[in-house]
Amino acid sequence: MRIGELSHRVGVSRDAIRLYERRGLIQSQEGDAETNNYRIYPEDAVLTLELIRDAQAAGVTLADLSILIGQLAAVDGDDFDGDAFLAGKISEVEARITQSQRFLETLKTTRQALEDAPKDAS
Amino acid sequence: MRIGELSHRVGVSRDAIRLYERRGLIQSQEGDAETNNYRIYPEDAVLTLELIRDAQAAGVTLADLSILIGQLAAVDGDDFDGDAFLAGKISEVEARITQSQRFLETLKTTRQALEDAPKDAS
DNA sequence: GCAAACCATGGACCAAAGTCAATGGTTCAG
DNA sequence: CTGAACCATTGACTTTGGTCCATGGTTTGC
Repeated sequence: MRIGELSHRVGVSRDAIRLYERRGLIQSQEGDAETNNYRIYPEDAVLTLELIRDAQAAGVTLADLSILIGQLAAVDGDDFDGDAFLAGKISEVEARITQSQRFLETLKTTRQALEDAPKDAS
Repeated sequence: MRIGELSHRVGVSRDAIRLYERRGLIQSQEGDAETNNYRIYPEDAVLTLELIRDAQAAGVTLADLSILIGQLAAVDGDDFDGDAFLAGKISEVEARITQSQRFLETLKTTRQALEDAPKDAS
């Protein structure tokens, strides 16, 4: 599919998609005379973009993500000795989730407190 | 306490602390002749900095955080009608945790797959 | 009394992740 | 055949969250 459709389906801007591609996170067939010089993205680019979105929510940078995506793809390919990297990221993401949950509790407690003390309670 | 001790106790750089203060996230007594022109930070700045750390892990910006910290502080003070803001942030953080957990699963699955397929399995 | 270790302020600089604008090519509707 | 709607590439610009540097004032150890 072309970039417009991809962008529309995933809800990611064309510019962001192009950025990810330059950073090696997704691939596309380069356009030739046939396709009007328009790049063609494979169906699974949709999944990759969704993965990127989740990863970013988890605080992973694009640079790290490009390494990780390599590992995801290499799952049954080369022997890849980068398992330490993967383990490291898992720890980081777990830590971030813990912190996020702690913060979430604070927010909820606050909301509760605000509700219990209706406005104008002086 | 002075900024050096605070920085050391929480593990946040002095520069970052000063930045947070300029953004209104923490307060300090301005230094006078008495204190050698050194700012004095209250004990609870430690807690605030830890809160900031968690909030950032949860993907909350400093700008939003300064609003939220206002609410936390106002819990039993003014009537504050910004509850919608708080509710919005709660949703955002929940969404981000969900995404992070999804991504974490992907990472763990990958690790497992790499383990199951020991290197050199061609 | 002088270097080392603190502190303050201000401004320059940086990386990450995008967005925006300029320029130029294609195609389709009316 | 013209404008609207796509597409590509390049480079400038923006926001966030810092760090680094320069300059200058205190105070404590030796």
